[in-house]
Amino acid sequence: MERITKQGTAILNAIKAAERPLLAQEILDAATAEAPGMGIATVYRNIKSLLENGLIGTVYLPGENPRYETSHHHHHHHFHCTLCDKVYDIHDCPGNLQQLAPDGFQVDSHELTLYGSCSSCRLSPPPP
Amino acid sequence: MERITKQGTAILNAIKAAERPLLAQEILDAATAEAPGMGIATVYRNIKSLLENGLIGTVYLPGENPRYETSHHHHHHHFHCTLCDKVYDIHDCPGNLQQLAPDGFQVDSHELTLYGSCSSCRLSPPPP
DNA sequence: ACGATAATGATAATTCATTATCACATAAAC
DNA sequence: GTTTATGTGATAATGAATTATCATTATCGT
Repeated sequence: MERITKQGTAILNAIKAAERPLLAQEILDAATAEAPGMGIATVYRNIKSLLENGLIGTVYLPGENPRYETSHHHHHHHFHCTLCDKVYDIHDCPGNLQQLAPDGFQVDSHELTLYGSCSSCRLSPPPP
Repeated sequence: MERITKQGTAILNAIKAAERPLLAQEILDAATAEAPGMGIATVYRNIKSLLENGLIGTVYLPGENPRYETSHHHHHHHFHCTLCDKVYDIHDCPGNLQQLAPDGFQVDSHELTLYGSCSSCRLSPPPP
């Protein structure tokens, strides 16, 4: 990925504009608005390249396919809206959780996912 | 799954004895000790039946295949040892996390995974 | 013990996300 | 503008987990 293409630009723009982690398919949907006709293979090719360059990072949530977001270098968590399935960043953190583990276990890191309804779904729930 | 078979018994015994969530392959490995020669298809068939009967539940961790454990009806979390890849139950919980979400978001539940080294790996680290 | 039929084992098939292929389009170096 | 090689789109192929198939085995009501 050394050349600048409208598809590659649209993909990075879509990820940056979202400000939340997106599935490969969500990236395709968003980037297609800027570069019509593009295919999912192009999304995967560009994701791979952006990951290698460190411009984006992978977000894994329980039981979900990977999502991608612009690289944050600070620790953060995620909120998964159970109504619209969008995932949002949460910048707060419960802090050290060593206390939760049994004696003899050492906690090095943690992942937290909150589930519930996001503010836009609370105002106008999507159709089921 | 209406009949009692030694494979089915071995599978349920293995899941109960583990006291931690197991991958399908881990269930096969453990149950094979009691019922030699059994195949992975039998494990999947029995898992499906045990899930339908509510005897076991599914545990999803970020980026991992599903694990299965005996049904706990209390809220709990998991500790994933990064050295041996075993997953343990954690019975403590940080409590209500509504405070972490932005205004307008409603938190209904949460999933927490702790990562680190378990007590047996701390005593004798496995080979890399 | 017998018979009906459910469960198993071996393996093929399926599913679904991701990656490879290849002809064609298009950046960008000249 | 030409040239050259990279990127794209369409689609086939792959990989890995799970499920289906089917001949055989084994459970359990009789």
